[in-house]
Amino acid sequence: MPKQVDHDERRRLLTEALLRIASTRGLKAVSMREIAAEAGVSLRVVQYYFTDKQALLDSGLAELAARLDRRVKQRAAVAAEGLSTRGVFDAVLGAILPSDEQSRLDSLAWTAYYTAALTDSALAASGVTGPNALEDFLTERLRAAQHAGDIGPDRDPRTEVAGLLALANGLTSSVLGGQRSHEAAATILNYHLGRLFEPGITGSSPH
Amino acid sequence: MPKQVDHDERRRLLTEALLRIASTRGLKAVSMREIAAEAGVSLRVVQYYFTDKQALLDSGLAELAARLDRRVKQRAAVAAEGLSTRGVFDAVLGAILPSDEQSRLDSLAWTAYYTAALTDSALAASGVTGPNALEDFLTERLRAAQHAGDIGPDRDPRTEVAGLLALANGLTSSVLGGQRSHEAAATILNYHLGRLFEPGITGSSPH
DNA sequence: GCTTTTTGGATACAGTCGTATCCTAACAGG
DNA sequence: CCTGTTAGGATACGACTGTATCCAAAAAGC
Repeated sequence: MPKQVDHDERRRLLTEALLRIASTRGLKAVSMREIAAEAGVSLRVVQYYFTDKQALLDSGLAELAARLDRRVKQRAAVAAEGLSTRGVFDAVLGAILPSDEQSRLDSLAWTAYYTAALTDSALAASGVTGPNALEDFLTERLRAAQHAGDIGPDRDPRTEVAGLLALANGLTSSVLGGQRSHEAAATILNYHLGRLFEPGITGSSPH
Repeated sequence: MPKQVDHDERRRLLTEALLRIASTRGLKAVSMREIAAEAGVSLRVVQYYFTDKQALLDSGLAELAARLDRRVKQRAAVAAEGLSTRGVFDAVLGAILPSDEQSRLDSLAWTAYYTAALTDSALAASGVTGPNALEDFLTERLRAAQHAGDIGPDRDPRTEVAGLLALANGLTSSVLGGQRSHEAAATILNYHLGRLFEPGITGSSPH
């Protein structure tokens, strides 16, 4: 075989170029030629390593999903296994909000993909809008916490988790839109987590 | 003057055709020719009543904002002025969630616009991502309710409202994505509203 | 009835898009 | 050294984009 080229490496390079464009100029700005220019290669190279534009978009989505998953797991693993349920929720939900520039860019790209999938069946088939595995995981964790008495018995774990995830997504959207800073969003999120995990404070507290 | 044509009526027709395309096939499917076809007129007519494509998009956004505003106000006015604060929150936040087919289509179009504005400066200038007047209104209402003792003194009205609006937006997103039905979303929303307005239930309730 | 202005049909233009094709360097195996 | 495969440069095709232009019906004012 001549030339020895690492195909996976090449594809990774092109995929990252795609995500850079998608997150800064939107999915509508993503074209084969733009990707080539961003990656510093010729159009033919992009065609050579990806059969389709759709294959390219799929690759971008897969990379994005991998990044977000990595971020959540990394955050959740910062403190060891002995993490409290509150700690897990802090970490996981906190990882959803865009904090640094990179996670902001990734969230932008993710939003672009999600929105595109709402009206594009080809993207929708890629599972962007699929069920959230995180929701099940957090619900189980919260149920356990409820048995342990860490949260009130009148709470509904599934509803609480669904609400918290929707809240995190809504906050993310507002951060991306510039209506709120990351810090403001984190404050709101922590406020609600605090209410969930410290039900004693609620209502008529003796003073 | 010849022919007597109502320009505003014509523009409304074209704007609605635009929104129909945007909500079903996405903003990327919106082209001058597609709008013409959807409205049943020729390309020239579209050009005649709108100088630009940008003007067309601006008009679509304005119409969309007007519709959502109308929906919120209509819902809020269903019960008369004697509405409780809880009733106002139910109505206003409930109006955000896509309930029937039309509001679902409008939410889709709105999401498309919002996402486009995140990476398109021309759209961003149209104020899609501007500050939310609803937030201030609801915050004031909630503050008053707090003074009246309808919600706990330990609640922070601004944070609560910000959280509720973010929650409604996040829930809307999940409904559009098909992860949740409208009813499920409404249930989650009401659950949280119930917690806010009935703090007595929280924690150790006597039984 | 003629003119003038509005309304819109038909067509063209310069770009950009995804994709396909042709062809040539570059290098491994014989 | 020669051959055959791989990696990529150059170019082209047809479709579609927003915009511009040209011109013809239609009707109001004179």
